Amino acid sequence: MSTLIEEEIEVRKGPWTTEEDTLLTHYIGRHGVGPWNMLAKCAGLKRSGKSCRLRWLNYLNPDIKRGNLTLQEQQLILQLHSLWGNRWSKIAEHLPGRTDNEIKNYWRTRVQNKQPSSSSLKEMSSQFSVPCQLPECIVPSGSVINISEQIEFPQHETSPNAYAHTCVDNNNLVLNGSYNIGRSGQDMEAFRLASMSAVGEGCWICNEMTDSLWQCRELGEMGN
DNA sequence: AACAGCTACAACCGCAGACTT
DNA sequence: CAAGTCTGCGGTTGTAGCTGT
Repeated sequence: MSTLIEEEIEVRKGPWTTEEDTLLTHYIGRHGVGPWNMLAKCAGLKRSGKSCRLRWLNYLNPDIKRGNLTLQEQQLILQLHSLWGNRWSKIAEHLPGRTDNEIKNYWRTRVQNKQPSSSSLKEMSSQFSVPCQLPECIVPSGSVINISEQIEFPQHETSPNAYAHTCVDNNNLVLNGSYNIGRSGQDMEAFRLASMSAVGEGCWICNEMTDSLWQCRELGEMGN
């Protein structure tokens, strides 16, 4: 018999053992996922419900895809991050078999460290007014990811002549010249009109931003 | 071979919102 | 309606393994 305090002390932390993994997997296999705190106790695990949930969702769940992210997945992450920022769980919804933790780790280790911070990107986008054209990148032809069909966002048709380039402003993304997608449709439209009035129709961005746009060209070449 | 630095990933923490009592 | 609990999310940290010197 143990007191509450003793039980709290007994809560294990740190890396999971294979025995713990087995216990959790077998329990969920028999009973399914339920209230995690109760599940942890019933499964005989000296872990918090939170820890069990994380272990299952990020590691033990058989639906999880193993191995490196594919090029398309990487591109999708970049695009979705442009749309939503650090809303990893939302991004993960559009990458079946990938977890928010995995995407978050990918972003922090392989994308964020190789580019200026998003805030500096924002600063750059507001500071530089001399435009140059953004090379077509991020979504190579033939690997179009039709985000606009998957995600509910305010949509604004652009003129038929809009370029099929992709560019980033300080919170938003223009995809394929067909839709303006962003957290704020009005903001996006304002940005688009402002940029178009300044430099003509299309998407434009400064050299420095081009260089820093997540090595998107390199990313594109990886798939070739 | 030994060490340092780097990278990738698993796991924890704190917080906020939803839900229950 | 308030308090307590649970759940999920995003940020952060710890560490094992890899690579370069």
